[in-house]
Amino acid sequence: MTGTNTGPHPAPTDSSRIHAILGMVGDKWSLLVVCNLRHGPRRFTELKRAIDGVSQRMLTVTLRNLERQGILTRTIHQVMPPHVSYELTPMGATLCATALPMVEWAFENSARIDDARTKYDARALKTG
Amino acid sequence: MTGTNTGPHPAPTDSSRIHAILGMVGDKWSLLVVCNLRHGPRRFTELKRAIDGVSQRMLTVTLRNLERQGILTRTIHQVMPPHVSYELTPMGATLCATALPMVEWAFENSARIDDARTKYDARALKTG
DNA sequence: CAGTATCCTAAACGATACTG
DNA sequence: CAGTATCGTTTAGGATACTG
Repeated sequence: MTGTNTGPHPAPTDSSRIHAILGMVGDKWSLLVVCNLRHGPRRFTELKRAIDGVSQRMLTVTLRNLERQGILTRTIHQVMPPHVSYELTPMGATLCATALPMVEWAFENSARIDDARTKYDARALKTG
Repeated sequence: MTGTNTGPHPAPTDSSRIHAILGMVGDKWSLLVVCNLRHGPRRFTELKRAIDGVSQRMLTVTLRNLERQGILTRTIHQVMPPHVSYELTPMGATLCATALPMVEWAFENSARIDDARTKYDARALKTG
């Protein structure tokens, strides 16, 4: 993983670095945005519609953040009516490739997780 | 992705569901914990040492949460001195398999991201 | 060793209103 | 259309002290 750490587990310093990066690009809205750009550029309103539940503010914040980290580009088209499109950079495309399996995992396992949580809570009630 | 959605993008309802699941198991500490259990069971203090920067409280909270979602099991060993070990469930192992590439991506791209951020901020200063 | 409990601050987030 | 600005609430999370 590190290129220098040959042991079975990451060295301590790796964790803080990884943690920082995951904090920048690995939050839930960011992964959903990145996955929604996998087929090419999309406009603000398209993303807003596609990512159900995201507020206008959070979508703006997330897009600015991803642009800042070099994950996507923002292009203003001076046509009538004017509009803005977002597109993955090459680095963003590689993130998309690794993020998609995670998103698919989340979808495929949602029922199993709901189930586990219900059981855990029921057991916690009895135990106290 | 959904099994029923054949379009190029996920249906609106998928997003909220995926968002919820990612919020439960996809946060940064959770992914690091899961990855640190990939070679088998580990004890609380081992994880604390391995995941540099995590507070005792956050590690406890994260572990309880992952146990609740059925990602890992918690086992109390009544030996002297007594200790507790954590181990991935089969579902946890599949999460680990999809999370590892993301964590590796984060590590491999940290320099590139730092770079992009620096450039963005420099440009933002000039533009205002 | 492996936690729990409490306090407290900073960040995330939603709602709403306004704009080029 | 694609935002920005402001406000108020909720949540995350660190520090610290204590425990079976």
